[in-house]
Amino acid sequence: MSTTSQTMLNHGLLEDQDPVPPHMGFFPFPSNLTSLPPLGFHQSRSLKAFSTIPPSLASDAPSSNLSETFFSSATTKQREDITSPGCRGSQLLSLNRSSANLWAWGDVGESLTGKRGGGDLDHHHHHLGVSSMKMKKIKGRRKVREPRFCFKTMSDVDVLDDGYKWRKYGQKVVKNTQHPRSYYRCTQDNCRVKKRVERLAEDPRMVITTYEGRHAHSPSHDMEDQSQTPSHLNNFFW
DNA sequence: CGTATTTGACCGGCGC
DNA sequence: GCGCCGGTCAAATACG
Repeated sequence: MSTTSQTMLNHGLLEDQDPVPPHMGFFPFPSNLTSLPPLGFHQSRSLKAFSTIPPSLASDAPSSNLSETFFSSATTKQREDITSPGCRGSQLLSLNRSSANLWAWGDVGESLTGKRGGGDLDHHHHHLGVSSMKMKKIKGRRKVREPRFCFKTMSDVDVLDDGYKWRKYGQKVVKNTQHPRSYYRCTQDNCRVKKRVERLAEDPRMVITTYEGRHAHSPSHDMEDQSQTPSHLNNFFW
């Protein structure tokens, strides 16, 4: 798996000013993929990539050919950009550094709703696939978006085992793609975390997984040694 | 028989 | 205002 690190370096993913040891990523990544970093982390570092593949992914999905994995916080639009032809890993990161990334925190909510007003965010100005219906509204005005987190993985399997239980609630064929997008929701009640899975249009071997929201619980996977999960990491932010 | 998935309907945002 | 589109619902179906 160390090859992943190398791959990302080659893609220029680990540039930037962050003094983070390249061998361990930007923060202690838990053993599950659905976990999302605290917002503060994102805001201060504006995302990026991890040089390690979560153990559960590497071990629990033996059939997946994990040769290339990127992590990011991303908007739907960004993800679409990733999907667009010619967009490679390096561009993925640059997108994450762009202002569009703010959307993940909801800061952009207003400029999104008032599309025209948000000018600077609208470089590419095509629709943002807002997960419309269930966006939370504060005081009936502000729409707050759950933090999103997406990554691209080369894998034979669509749904990567990340330690959580998911129930599929929808599937949609999106325009200009041949592969359907699947929608999943965390089965834990009171947990509203969602994820969606699709394959890259021009490279069906690549899987794009996007998580939305943060789990308010530990992975409910049947891993009997839950002890490996540091409690200070998982129960609040993750 | 309880639970998960499938799949078309439906909904709301957005572009025109 | 209408139609397209992505996201979700939910009844029917499959699955164990």
